[in-house]
Amino acid sequence: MSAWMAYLTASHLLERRIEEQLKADSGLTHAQYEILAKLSAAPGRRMRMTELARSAVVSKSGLTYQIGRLEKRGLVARVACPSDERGVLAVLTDRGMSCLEKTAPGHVAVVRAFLIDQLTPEELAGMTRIMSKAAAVMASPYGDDPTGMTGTRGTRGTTNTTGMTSTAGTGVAGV
Amino acid sequence: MSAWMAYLTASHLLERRIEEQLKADSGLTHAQYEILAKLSAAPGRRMRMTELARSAVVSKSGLTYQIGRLEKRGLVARVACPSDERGVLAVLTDRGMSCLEKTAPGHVAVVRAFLIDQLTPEELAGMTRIMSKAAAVMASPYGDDPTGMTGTRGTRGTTNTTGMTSTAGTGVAGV
DNA sequence: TATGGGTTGTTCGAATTTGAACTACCGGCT
DNA sequence: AGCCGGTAGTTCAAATTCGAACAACCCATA
Repeated sequence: MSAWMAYLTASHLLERRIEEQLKADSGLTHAQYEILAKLSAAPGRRMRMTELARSAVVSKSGLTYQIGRLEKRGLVARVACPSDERGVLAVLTDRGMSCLEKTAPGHVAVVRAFLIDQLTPEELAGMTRIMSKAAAVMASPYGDDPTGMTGTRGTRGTTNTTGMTSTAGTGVAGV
Repeated sequence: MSAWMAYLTASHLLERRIEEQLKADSGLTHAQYEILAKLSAAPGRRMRMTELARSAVVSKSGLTYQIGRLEKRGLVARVACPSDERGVLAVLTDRGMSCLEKTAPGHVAVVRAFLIDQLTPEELAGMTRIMSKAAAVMASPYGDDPTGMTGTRGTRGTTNTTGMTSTAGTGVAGV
């Protein structure tokens, strides 16, 4: 549990560094950066609000706010969803993309310098495996027993609601 | 960097779970819990505002706010610092302590279930080492080169400003 | 002992975040 | 066609965070 203590302070400090660097370097919030990154990696550089929210792990209202902000800066645009009248697609604009590309290097540098580079190859692999598993477990909407005696497994399938024929590749991956 | 992606979502999800459990279980915020935990582990269950802020990794103003909140609930008390006229000591009250003891088990359960228990002993050890090192690096006030070609080392010494002769032991450790 | 740079904690305003309430739309069934 | 439980996004109020500005205090030095 000294592990937990360490994790806590490290994550907080890292978040600070990231926020600092990002803000100074491009006026973006870490939350905003994550949103842009997710969009850049999505087919057609667009995503339904709800899925984007789930993907970035923010509340729906939080996303609405942030998208509004990004829209005002011209980095993202809102488009009506063709397949669903109520739906809204957040689309990464060209300006948004170039902003992301311009910002990514510095951001990556921070993450690497303070976290990734501290790991040996094995540790990195372990970390990936661990965090992925943890994320998978916590991703299930509910019914998880914190005491840990349930044993869920669930996988989720996604449907193409974007009306795109899969463009884009890896985008400016989260990093 | 899939490591970073995984880390990001996992940490966000974990934070949510923690917040949820904590709020439902005792009306505390994770930030508040961390503050109480830090205090419980401090000699005399008290700490100077600034050090507490640094320890919990929150801004000074943030701590002031949170301590005010906790004080209003009677979990913490503000005491004038004997050795420094401007200083303020945040003291964990008995009610605060029992609240913490009452809350800790559930909190620990969540952290373990979703993160710790996912790790093998070696991974746990690795995680501890890594996060500790990262935290140490990022803790230095400034002058750190994200590109990583400086090589600082610095250690910090603390002075006993609490006017206590070292009571308390491990407290309800951060867990 | 007066001075000046540095520290301490609080206050203030601005930015974010979240959950609840709400409106509009989707789809299966009758 | 009409109904109904459910979903999508937005709006709203409340809570929290941070940084800058402040007033009070510490202390090494002239």
